[in-house]
Amino acid sequence: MKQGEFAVRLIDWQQRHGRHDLPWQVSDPYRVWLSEIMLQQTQVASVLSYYDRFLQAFPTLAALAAASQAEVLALWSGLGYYSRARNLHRAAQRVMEALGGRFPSTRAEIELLPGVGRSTAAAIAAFAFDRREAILDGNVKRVLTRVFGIEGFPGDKPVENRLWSLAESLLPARDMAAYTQGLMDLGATVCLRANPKCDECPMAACCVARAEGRQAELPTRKAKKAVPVRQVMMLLAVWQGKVRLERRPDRGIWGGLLSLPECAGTQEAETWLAQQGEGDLLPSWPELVHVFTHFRLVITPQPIMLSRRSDDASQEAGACWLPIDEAIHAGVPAPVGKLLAAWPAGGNGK
DNA sequence: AAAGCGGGGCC
DNA sequence: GGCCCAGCTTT
Repeated sequence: MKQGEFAVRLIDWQQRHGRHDLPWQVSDPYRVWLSEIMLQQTQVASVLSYYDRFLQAFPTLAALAAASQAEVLALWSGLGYYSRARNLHRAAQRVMEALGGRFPSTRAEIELLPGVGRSTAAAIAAFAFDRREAILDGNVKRVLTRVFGIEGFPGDKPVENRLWSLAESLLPARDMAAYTQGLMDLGATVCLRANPKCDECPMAACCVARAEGRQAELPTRKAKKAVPVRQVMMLLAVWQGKVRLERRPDRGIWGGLLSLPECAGTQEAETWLAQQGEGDLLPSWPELVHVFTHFRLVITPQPIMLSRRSDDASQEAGACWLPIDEAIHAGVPAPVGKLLAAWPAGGNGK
């Protein structure tokens, strides 16, 4: 696609098919700013009624600055992400006090306000001050990665930097409001995350993702981070054919189930044995890996043969000693059942 | 239930 | 300056 063609098509499309009745499509920076903050992580449909009510209560930046935080939060109630409201209020007071009530007009200055990052500042600068500044929110990232076939997770620094450069290189010489609104409209109404309406898209003819049928693969999703690994030693302590089980706490994994005693390693196992009585640690068994949705548990099974059990060892709350074949069926977690079944005499060779 | 989201906060 | 989080929604 030729340089400049993207903007020409987008502006033309915005004027024909974009949204034109949104109440914040004005040049008052206070109203633009308020809308951009409300629209962070919140969809247009939800924002509309809040926006009107908020402006009725605080028609100007001065009115907002003069309000109490409680009044501001009351009007934000239901929109969520309340730090946005607190930052908005603080920013209004700062503009009144430090800038004499004049809203800053460059992206760099706007960006200094609390709650305003680079993309939000650029949107305000473009809409309210007609500045040539590029926005790059989630919608725009989706549009750009698809149209230009940009690979890699857009949250990764190198990819994000490339997207910022691209976004800046696409800016038109004028019509910044229509252009910026066009990017937002396209992402929100046509270039949808799932089932994009490519037949309505002004970029369909030049869209890399469309040409390659890869709309579903772009933007590249965040790489699933490696599942965290937890290590635990499980004690298979056997005395007179009975194995030691303990009731797990109600909360957390395997809540309320009977399971084997756990410890961090051999040292602790020695200590545990000394408390329980006398006996020997046998060579530990091979590790057993159990996979949960949110982590991987690596179990080191540590068999212990008790030759003597101290008197108080059976009295502990939640602890019991069960014949191994009973223990297997006592409602233990799956990997524990597996371990018990592997005990040489376990299940009596069945 | 899993991913996505802009900015803030922490290192 | 880079990485992760808090808080909430959408898929």
